[in-house]
Amino acid sequence: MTANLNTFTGEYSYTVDNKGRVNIPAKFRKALSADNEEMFVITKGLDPCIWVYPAIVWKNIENNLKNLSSLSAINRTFIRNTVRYASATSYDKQGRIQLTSNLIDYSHLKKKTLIIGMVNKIEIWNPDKLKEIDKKNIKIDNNAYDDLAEKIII
Amino acid sequence: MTANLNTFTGEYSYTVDNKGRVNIPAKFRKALSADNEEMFVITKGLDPCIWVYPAIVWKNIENNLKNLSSLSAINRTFIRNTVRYASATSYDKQGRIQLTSNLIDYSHLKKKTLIIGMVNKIEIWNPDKLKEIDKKNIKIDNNAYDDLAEKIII
DNA sequence: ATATATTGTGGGTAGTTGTGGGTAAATATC
DNA sequence: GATATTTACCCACAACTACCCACAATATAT
Repeated sequence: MTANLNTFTGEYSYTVDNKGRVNIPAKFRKALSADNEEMFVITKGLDPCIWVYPAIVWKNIENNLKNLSSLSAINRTFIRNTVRYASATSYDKQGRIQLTSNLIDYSHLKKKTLIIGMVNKIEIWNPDKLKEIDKKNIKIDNNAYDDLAEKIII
Repeated sequence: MTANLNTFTGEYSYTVDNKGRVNIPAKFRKALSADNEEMFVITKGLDPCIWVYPAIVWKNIENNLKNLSSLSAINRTFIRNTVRYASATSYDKQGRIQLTSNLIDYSHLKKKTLIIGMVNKIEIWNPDKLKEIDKKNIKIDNNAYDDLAEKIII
């Protein structure tokens, strides 16, 4: 059960099998709207993890990118790093998607994975890697964080 | 009976059964507006307890999160930490919701629970844990209360 | 005071889900 | 062109979950 279509929350533990397949949590599959046609786009995350977008959400991003000027360095970097590694896959009868070895390497995936709903996308992590990042993030600017919290959570 | 829709007050004792289910007090169920479709979103509280939001309150939070760009590392961390432990559940025919083992561990829930109305959300506590926290909080600065008094009239 | 409905708690069962592996088609290699 | 290697699709099965019913206790109505 999910609150919104194409919206993902929660954390799930799964395994990558030796063929490089991971399960998409059943809850996430159910959250997909019909026009996704069971398709996802996987790509490099900005953190060391894999980002998984529902097909229509990704289309939307592509359209936005088309309208962005390439004069901006950030735009160019985002396009280069993110779009470059994007590939579309639909999940098999068991609900798994096939990852590419590129992305598995990039996110240091071994056997165990943590799959995290990130509202409009999904992240696939090596649990140990995420712990590392979490530790670092404890030291992030608390003021910025509190500002966000005040705006978003009432 | 409650004064407002989607507003919760009062304290109730229930048990978590061995399948990890807890009853939502009948009064709270009745306080839910129809557009929630009998759904709640459970997530980690800032105290060691479980927070339970009516679905439409949570939807609002989700929509705010959707507007945060993932190009910012702080945004990513904030989104991750906010939704990571959140999952939507509707209550069953008996009025119970299914908790996740993550949240049960986090809030140290055993068998007995205290369910507390917190105006726009609900808290689920291990009664012993709450006592501990209450003891600590007795010592909070009275000045803090005075600050609040300027914002809220009781 | 008695009957009726609601509520809280427990458990059973059928269907779903996660994980592994197998087989055949497609692609690449020699 | 024959053989090896990868990829896509299929099946199997254990574990789990959602859904259902039962029933005692409490509350509400008559």
